[in-house]
Amino acid sequence: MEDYRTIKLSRRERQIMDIVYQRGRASVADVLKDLPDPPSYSTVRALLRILEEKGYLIHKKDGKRYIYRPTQPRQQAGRSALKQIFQTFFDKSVEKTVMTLISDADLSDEELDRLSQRIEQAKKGDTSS
Amino acid sequence: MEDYRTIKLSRRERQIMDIVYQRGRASVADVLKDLPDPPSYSTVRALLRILEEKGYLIHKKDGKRYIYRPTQPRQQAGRSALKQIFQTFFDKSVEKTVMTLISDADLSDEELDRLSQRIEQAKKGDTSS
DNA sequence: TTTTAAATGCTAAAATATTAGCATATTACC
DNA sequence: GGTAATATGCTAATATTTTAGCATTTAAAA
Repeated sequence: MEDYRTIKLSRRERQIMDIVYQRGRASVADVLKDLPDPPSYSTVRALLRILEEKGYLIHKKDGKRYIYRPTQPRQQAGRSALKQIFQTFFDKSVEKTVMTLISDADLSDEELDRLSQRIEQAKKGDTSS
Repeated sequence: MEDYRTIKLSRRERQIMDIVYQRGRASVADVLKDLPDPPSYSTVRALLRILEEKGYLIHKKDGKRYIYRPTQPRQQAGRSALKQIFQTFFDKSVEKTVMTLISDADLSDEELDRLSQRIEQAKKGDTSS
């Protein structure tokens, strides 16, 4: 599936998808709470319904309320989104992307160590598994 | 500046900003060439004008044509966009994000080595600079 | 069981985004 | 200079998105 964040969806729809992905699952009230410049409750419901019609979300009932979840797994959606960013802003350079991520995150020495070790383990020649 | 990719901009506007960022600078024809479901030349011009009005782009003349560039530096825009993805899909975990990036990129052992070394160098205690 | 609070179903108005068209200007070429 | 090709300036129609309101249903509480 292609990246919903750049193709197809409108501004509000995209904001809502982001919220649902961030939370994993969300009620109308949850979405409303997280939306910038929040519109009315009705509005959020309408958009959730549209997103479900388009196949991006599904809902199930929990008591009297609807709980929405993405149809596409988070991991997969994240991968597409990340790829898009990496192509648009970082010249498809993993190194540039990673270094930017790190410089913002303010990781401890331990975390950095652990990360570099995991990268080492990704090497093809690695036999330590 | 906040992330233009999630806030404010419409679908087409966002697509266009991505194209301009990817290219660094772009003429109307360049943008048109890269747009999915390309509209007319007029349409692209109108959108570029709007993006300039909103302050996201500037143009200068090159011969008889306009060349558009982003007002916000690419590095900075990329940083915001990346942060957004990282929050939405990867639980704010640098490690998850990096590992996803790496698993898609199919890097050589040399590239992985180089990357893990650069991460080591980011450690606070590092005095090798 | 009745009442009440809070949810959804449905519909339509309002705002915004998207689009194209015609007029005019600019540059390059003969 | 004259002509052709290719830009932009401006404006308005169309499509889509965004929004809210009223009717109805549902579940919990009294």
